Amino acid sequence: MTTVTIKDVAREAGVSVASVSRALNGTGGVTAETEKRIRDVAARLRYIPHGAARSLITRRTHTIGALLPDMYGEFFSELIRGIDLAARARGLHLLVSSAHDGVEDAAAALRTMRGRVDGMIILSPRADASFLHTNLPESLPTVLLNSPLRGPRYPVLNIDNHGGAHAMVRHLAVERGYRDIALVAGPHDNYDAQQREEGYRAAMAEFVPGASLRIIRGEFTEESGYRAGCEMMASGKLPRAVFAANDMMAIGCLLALREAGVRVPEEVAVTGFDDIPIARYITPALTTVQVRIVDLGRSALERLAALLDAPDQATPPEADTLGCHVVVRDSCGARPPGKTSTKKAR
Amino acid sequence: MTTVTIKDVAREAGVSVASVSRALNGTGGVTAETEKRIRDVAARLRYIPHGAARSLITRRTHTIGALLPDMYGEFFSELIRGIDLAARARGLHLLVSSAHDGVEDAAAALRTMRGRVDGMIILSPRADASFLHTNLPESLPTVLLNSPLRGPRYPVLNIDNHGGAHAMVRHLAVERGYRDIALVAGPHDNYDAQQREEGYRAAMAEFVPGASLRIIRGEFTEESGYRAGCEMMASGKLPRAVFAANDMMAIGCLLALREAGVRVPEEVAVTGFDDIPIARYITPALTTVQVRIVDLGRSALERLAALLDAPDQATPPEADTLGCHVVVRDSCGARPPGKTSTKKAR
DNA sequence: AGCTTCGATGAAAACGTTTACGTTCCACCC
DNA sequence: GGGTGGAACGTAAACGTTTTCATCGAAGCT
Repeated sequence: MTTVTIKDVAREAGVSVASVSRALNGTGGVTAETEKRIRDVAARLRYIPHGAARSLITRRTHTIGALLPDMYGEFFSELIRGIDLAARARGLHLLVSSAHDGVEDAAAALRTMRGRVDGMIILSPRADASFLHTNLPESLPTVLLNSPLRGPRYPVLNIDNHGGAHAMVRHLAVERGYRDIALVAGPHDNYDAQQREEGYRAAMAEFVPGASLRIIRGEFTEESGYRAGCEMMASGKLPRAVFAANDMMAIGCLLALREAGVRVPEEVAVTGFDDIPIARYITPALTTVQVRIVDLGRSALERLAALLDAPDQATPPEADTLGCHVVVRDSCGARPPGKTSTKKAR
Repeated sequence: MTTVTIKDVAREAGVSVASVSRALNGTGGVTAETEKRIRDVAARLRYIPHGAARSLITRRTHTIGALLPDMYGEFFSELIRGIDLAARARGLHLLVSSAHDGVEDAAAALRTMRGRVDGMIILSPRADASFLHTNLPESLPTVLLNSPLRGPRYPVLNIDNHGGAHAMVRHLAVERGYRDIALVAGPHDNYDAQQREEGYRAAMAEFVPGASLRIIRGEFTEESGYRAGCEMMASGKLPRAVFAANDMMAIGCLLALREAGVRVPEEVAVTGFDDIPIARYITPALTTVQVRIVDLGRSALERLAALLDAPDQATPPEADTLGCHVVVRDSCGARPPGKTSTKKAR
């Protein structure tokens, strides 16, 4: 009464449940005539197959799970969007579990996924090797995002943080000719932050050999960027350029400088990393490193889908990095300031 | 071998599967001693219960489904975030299906949810009454978001578009004293757009009676806002204030005016709707209507959870609207321009 | 000692599907 | 006309749980 099952359809159509299953799934073995009859009855009763029951025996859920940390804004939505877009194209669905903070929380989330997903995409700072080993079913295909982990166990997809930072510093040093380039770094325990800092160091050593490095620690927040800006002012000596390890800090820094009456980019150039939407609207428009997050999500899903199709062979689980490139706007002094030419609609 | 089931645990611990189930679920009926033995074995074997199997008999999935249209940016991520946060607090999980464009696509998504979710949150322009009737299992608790639908069938949660628009026009007309207020409207077939337009009309009739309305049609995109701005320029007569039905159009309009050398807000005031993050960073900072999207998601989930707990009684499925209020920044001429004071960190 | 009561445990049914395996029936071929 | 083959369909097992019911034993009571 309350919910209609395959048995109801079978009874109503005067056939066995097996035939209903065959007819509705398009596996052969039923007359065109009976198939039609069954389909009609199913439609009339508004029968909808029970997913859990089906996947219990099929061993396929056509669903993939995404484990994400509690994250804000654009990065999150773009990532989900990329994953979901690719998933939909492959007829897969998406079970997301974001917004978990503790490691125990994440473990619980992971456990409840068992039996509900065919594979996992995991982006989590807490997900080290032992965590995965204890909480991930042996045989569940999994792709890691932005993880320091290596090895044959799981494929890993990373943003090319090192390359992006390197390219930005090169732009600042070589094309703009700045030598005194400060870094507003991210938190120590953050993998992205580490990579970006390393890229900065490498590029400085390469393009401005002998220069003394200037690094201010931030936390990827606008406020910490603001503080970094104030700190620079207080030190008495401003650098010629500031490279912030993400856009929010760059913006915070920008505001601090602006408030203090320092002209950007004439006196100090400021650049960021991520290319969040705000970047192109702020004045001066922010020069930054663009990373195509949608593509990251898409790639992750496609990698995972490949794993699902090919039982285990093929697809070497090598680490893969997703390219990013610097997009030059006004805040680095590349163009005469005052003219914004960003009309790119979304 | 590949996956360990409850039977393996039972065999290894020398008990029946029933006892394992009891021990692990904390239902009474097992000695503390055997419970410990079972728990140990389960941990050693790294047993994880199979969700689908469990929910097949339990009739509970502890998962709720979200059906969303293909949407961009902040709105999407904030909504998901709100839902997920509240869900996690209640021990529920989230199955999202976004990025569907066609109605057929949405129907398919809805059908595959059967048996995988305990309830649904639906935000979709396509979800009219007949669509829901044919694709939604009779007994599945459902909450509608931003839907024109009314009636006892489903609870509906709406943004107070009408009230927000009304309040904005009131601010422009009464507190700022502008009389020539133009509207850059959203697409005709969009429910939010309709409501906002109505709010505008009502407020104009109330506060600037007799004034001739000036409405330019847009599509909620930056580019259409830009075009609207150009159109106003071309008409030869600029309004004193422009109220765009969302922030992206307001920004597009702003850029068009700035490019033409029109000073905002001295010559023309510009305001928007949504309070996307960009709004406070653009120059001049945008006066807009803030809607707490996170709260919308949270409320939706809590409403749904109430439905799940109380079989059907209680909780009158009345329509509910979520308040929003105007946040005054620089673009409406409220403060002396040039000073941005937005340090609010997230 | 015999009876009842109660707690711990196991056996088995149930959830709603898919699918391997039989069975039936009809057409076809020598 | 009897055998062969194959298509259509039904029966039942299986998937991994939870839960009802029965069983068993020990403890408590008279």
